[in-house]
Amino acid sequence: MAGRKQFDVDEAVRRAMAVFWQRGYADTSLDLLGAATGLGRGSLYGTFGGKDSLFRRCLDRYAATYGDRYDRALTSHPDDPGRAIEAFFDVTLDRLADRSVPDGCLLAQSATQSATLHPETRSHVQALLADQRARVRAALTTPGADSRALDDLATYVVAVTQSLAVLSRAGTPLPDLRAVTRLARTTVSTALAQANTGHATT
Amino acid sequence: MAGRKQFDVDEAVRRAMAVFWQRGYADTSLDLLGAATGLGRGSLYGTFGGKDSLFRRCLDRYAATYGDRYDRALTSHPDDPGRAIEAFFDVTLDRLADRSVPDGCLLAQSATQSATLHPETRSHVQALLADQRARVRAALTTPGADSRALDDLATYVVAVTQSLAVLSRAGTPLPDLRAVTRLARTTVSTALAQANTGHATT
DNA sequence: GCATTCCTGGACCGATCGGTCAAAGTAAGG
DNA sequence: CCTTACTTTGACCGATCGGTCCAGGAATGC
Repeated sequence: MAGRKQFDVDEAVRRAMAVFWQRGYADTSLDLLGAATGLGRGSLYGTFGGKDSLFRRCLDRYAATYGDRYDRALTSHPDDPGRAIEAFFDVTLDRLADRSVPDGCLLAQSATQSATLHPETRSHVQALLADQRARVRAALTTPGADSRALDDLATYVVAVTQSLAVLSRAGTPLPDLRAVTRLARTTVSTALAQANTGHATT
Repeated sequence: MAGRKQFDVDEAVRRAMAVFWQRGYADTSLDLLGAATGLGRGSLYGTFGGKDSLFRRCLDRYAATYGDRYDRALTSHPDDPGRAIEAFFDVTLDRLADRSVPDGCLLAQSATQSATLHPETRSHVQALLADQRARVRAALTTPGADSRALDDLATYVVAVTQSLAVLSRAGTPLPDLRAVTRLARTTVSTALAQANTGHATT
């Protein structure tokens, strides 16, 4: 039962992430994490160094997994920010529809609970959300458009994304969430058009 | 030190609500509630009947307090849904700017944590959010407008509201949140115009 | 094949959790 | 003024929390 590592670390992180995602940091005990990963406390502590450290690793794993998907979506239409944002929203909708992962969003979950997280972890969550906003902002960038308007628009897109996770957790059916993204898409398109014509020159 | 009740129950609920609001259900201990209200465990338990029961009472208090403000905002412009929604968003922005109450939103906080709440409490949270949506929906109602479009629009407005709380908790500065509501307002106005002209007759 | 290294499982730690209860004491009713 | 009814305080309960530690055992390096 020992010698060299007997389990797949990546798989353990993935399972631990699902528990944190489902229950939040405070409501996830080491016993629960042990049951989910099949690991004893010794292995958990030896490999990850404690609950908080494991949690941050799960945050990174989450950000990497879905960050990649968001990136692919945003870059799928390099010359059409409107379509890029549509694909961006679809990534979130697909995840919310995916029964194999918990409902909601680990980052939204963590952000609302950030008041009780360790300061270091709280900063981490904020940084990951800032990354997401930066990604969207980059995809919106179009030469000649008003920079400030695009900043606001990126915040708006991230806001709508977060709202989907909250509403999904509150029992809002997926079609209703899809309707929200449809409305948000028209906002983005309209604002993009305004940002291009309203200010600066081409 | 005894005889008849020595404290203001309403004030106690208000203080307990602030703690739940700030920390969430799981991270709020009875000791913390006792310190915030100045009450011993016996008084807390005797008056409110336990943590869960007190929490639900705080939820109701929260919904009543801000529900009233939302109502006033929505009815302040009975003939102009666009302005009504603007006032609606302002209620949330004002609350997020209010340093005398915790950041975020108790309902958003509870919704994201609903997976670990008692089923009864979870339903309660969902019902309160449904109430909010119904309020918005009623304010949007205009004769002749497409009903389905207004339903979706109401969901959208509630979604944006929830997103403000999440982003605020994540450290997004208030001006950025204000920009989000500006964008959302244009969406509402545009959609309202479409709902009125695109379908049905006046 | 032996010594070393390191992982594993589970017992154990003090702290804290939500909840209970009885003793103490005050205010109202007669 | 005395009985009754009620609140309050704080000790106490078993359960569970995150974290520590050690004995046991398997795999590697020589």
